[in-house]
Amino acid sequence: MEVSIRDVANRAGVSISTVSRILNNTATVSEKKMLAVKEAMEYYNYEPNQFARGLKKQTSNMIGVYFPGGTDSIFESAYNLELLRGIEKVLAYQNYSMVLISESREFESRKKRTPKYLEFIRQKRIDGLILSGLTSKSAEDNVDVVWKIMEEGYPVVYIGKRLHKNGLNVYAQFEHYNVKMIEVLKNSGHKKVLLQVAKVHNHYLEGIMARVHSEMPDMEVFPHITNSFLDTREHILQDIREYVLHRGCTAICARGMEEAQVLLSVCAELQIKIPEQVSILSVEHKPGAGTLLYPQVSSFYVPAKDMGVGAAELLIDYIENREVNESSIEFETKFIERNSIRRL
Amino acid sequence: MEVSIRDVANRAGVSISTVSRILNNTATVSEKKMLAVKEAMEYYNYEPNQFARGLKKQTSNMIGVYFPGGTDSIFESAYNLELLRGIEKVLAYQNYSMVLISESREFESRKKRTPKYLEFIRQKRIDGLILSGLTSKSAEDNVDVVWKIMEEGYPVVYIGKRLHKNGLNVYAQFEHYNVKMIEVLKNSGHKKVLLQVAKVHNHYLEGIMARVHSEMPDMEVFPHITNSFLDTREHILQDIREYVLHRGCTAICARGMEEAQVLLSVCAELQIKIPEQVSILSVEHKPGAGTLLYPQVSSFYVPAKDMGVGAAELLIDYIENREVNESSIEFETKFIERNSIRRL
DNA sequence: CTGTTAGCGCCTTCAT
DNA sequence: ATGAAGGCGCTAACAG
Repeated sequence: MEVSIRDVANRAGVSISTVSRILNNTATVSEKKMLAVKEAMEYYNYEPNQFARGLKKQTSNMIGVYFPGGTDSIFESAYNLELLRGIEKVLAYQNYSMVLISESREFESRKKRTPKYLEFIRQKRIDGLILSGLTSKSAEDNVDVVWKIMEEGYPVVYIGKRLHKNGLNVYAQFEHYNVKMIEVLKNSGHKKVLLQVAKVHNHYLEGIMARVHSEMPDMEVFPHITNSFLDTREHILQDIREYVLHRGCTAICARGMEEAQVLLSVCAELQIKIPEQVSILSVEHKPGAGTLLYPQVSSFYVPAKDMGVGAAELLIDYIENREVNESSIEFETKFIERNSIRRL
Repeated sequence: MEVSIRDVANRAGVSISTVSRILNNTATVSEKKMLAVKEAMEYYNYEPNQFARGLKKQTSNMIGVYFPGGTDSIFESAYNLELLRGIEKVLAYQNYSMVLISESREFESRKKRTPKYLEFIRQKRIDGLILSGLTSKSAEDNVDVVWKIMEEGYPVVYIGKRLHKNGLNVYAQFEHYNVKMIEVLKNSGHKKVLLQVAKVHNHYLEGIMARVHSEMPDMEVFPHITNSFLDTREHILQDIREYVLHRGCTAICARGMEEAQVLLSVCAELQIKIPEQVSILSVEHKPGAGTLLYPQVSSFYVPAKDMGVGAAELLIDYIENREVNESSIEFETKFIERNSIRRL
C-alpha cells in the first residue's frame, strides 16, 4: 500500500534504480528522465520509506537524548532547556531529529535490566546518543553500560564532568566555578556563605568543600542540598531563617536563576534587603536571566546552550567521520557582576 | 553485521520463524525451544531491528511533536514545557517515544513547500502527530496541509482552539479566560487595564476585545503584543511608564508567570508597589508558580500538563483503536486568588 | 547512463 | 508445533 519507489519508476517510465539514484544523487542521470522522475515524485507526493532505507543503510538520522533522573525533571531547569535548545539547533541544521528517550513504566517498577537508550541503540532506532547528568557513582544510571557502548565505539557524548577516558564529552567545570563563586564572595569580604547544591550534583560537593577548605581556610561554607525547584520555597524560607538569621551567613549561592528568583521573593516577604542584608550570587544558564530580577543578580554564566551545540556537533562529527579532533570540550564560565552582592 | 534473528535461531537450534513467534508471541511454542531461544537472545543481547520490523508492520512507535513558530520557542514558555511534560508522561507509559520535529535550514531559507512533519508522516517515521500553536490564518503554518492529513484519517491531535470539524483536539478556552481575567479585575473595581497578549495569540485578540466591549462596556482595555519573554524587560518598562504612569491603568494582565515575574521586578525597581499602585493578574501554567513570587500572584490556572496528557491519550487511543469517543476535550481554567490584586 | 538483481532483518502464510 | 519461502521498499553492485 502507499506509494513506493516502484510507482514513481513506473509513472516516469524508468527503472527503480534510476529513481533511487536521483533520490540520493549517487550518479548522473539524463535530464529527460530526471524531469520525468521529478514529475512523478511530485505527482505522488512521494517520500522514501525510512524503514526500507534504514534497513539497507542501518541509519536513522535520529539522535537520542537521555537525561537520567526521570522524565519529569527534563523540562525542569533552565540548564536542561538551554542544553536542549543547543542540541536541537544543530540537529535541525544537520537534518537530524531528536528523540527524547525516557524509561517506560516497566523500568521504574520492575527494575528491568536494560536502560531504554541501550534498547534504542540495539534496535538501530538512533544513530547516536547524548546523555546529560550522569554521575559516576549511582548504579541506577547503569553507568557501566554507558562505558561499554562507548568503548565499542558507539557514538555517545555525555554532558558533564569527564568520567572515563573514552567517549565524547562536554563540560563546564562545575566544581571549579562553584569554588570560584565562593572566591568572589570572599573577595567581597564575606566569611559565612550558604551554598545551594542540586541533589544531582551531590557527589561534587565533597571536592568543592575540600578545595574551599584548602584554598580559602577562613571561609565558612554551609552546603545545602536542593531538590527540584518548585517545592523549595519553604525550604528556602527555612534556610534563610536558619543560615542567615540564625547562623549569620551574609551571602547565598543559588544553584540557578529559578532559585535566585525564589530567594528574592522570600527575602522580600521577610523584608530582608538585598544586597544590604544578604548578598546573592547565582548561576546563569540563559544569558541575561539575571537582569530580569530585581535587584539584578550577579552570576556565573554557564553557556548551557553552547554546551548543547558543542555536544551535538561533536556527536554528528563523530557519526559522519568516525574521527574527532577533540574528544572533550571544556566550556568557560564567566562572572557577571550586577547588583546583588554587597562589599563588606 | 550485528546480531540478527538468524543468529539467535542458529544458536537455539530452531528456525527464524520460531524466534519470531516468541518475539511477538503469536503462537505457542514448546517449552524447550522457548528456553533455548530465550537463552540465545540473552546471550546475544538481541533486540529486533526496528527497520526490518517497521518495514513489515509499517509502524514506528514514535510520535511526532511539532510546534510551529520555530525551534527556539519550543522550550521558551512554561506553557509549552508543561504540555511537553504531559505528553512525555503518557508516551513513556504507553511505550511510545517522542520525536521533536523542527524545520531544517532549507525550510527557513528556501521556503520549501512541505513542512517537515508531513515528510515524517509520509516517510512512516511517526505513527501520529501532536501539534500546538496552530493558527487558522497564518499561511506559513500550512494549516491546510494539516486539515488534509486529518481528513485522510491520519492520527493528529492539535492543541488549541478547535479550528476544523475533523481531527482530535484539546483546548483551554483561551479567549474565554482572557475575558474572565478582565471580569475579575472589573469586579475588583478596576477600569483601565493593560492586557499582554503573546504574538502567537494575536488573532484571538479581536474576539476578546469584542466580547469585552459588549459585556463590559465600561472597561478600558489596552492590548499589548508581547514577544518572547527575554527581550521584554525594556518593553515592560516602557509599558508601565506609558500605560500605568501615563495613561492611568490600574491593573495588568500578564500572559504567563515569566512575564509576571519581570513585571514584579520592574515595578520593584521603579518603586511601584504591588498591589497598592498596580494590580497584577497572570496566567499560571504550572501549578503553584504564582506562589513563588512576592507578592504571590493571583492567576488563572491553565492545566497545561493535563492538556498534554489529554492530547497524547487521545492520540494513542485513536492510533490503537481507530475510534474515539470524544474528538475534542475542553479544559477548564480556574481562578486562584492570591495577593496581587487590589480592590479599589 | 541505465536496468536487473541480490539482499538488508523481520513477519507471515503455507505446508508439513 | 515448526520450517521454508515470499515479500515489505530501498540501495548498491553488476552488467550492459
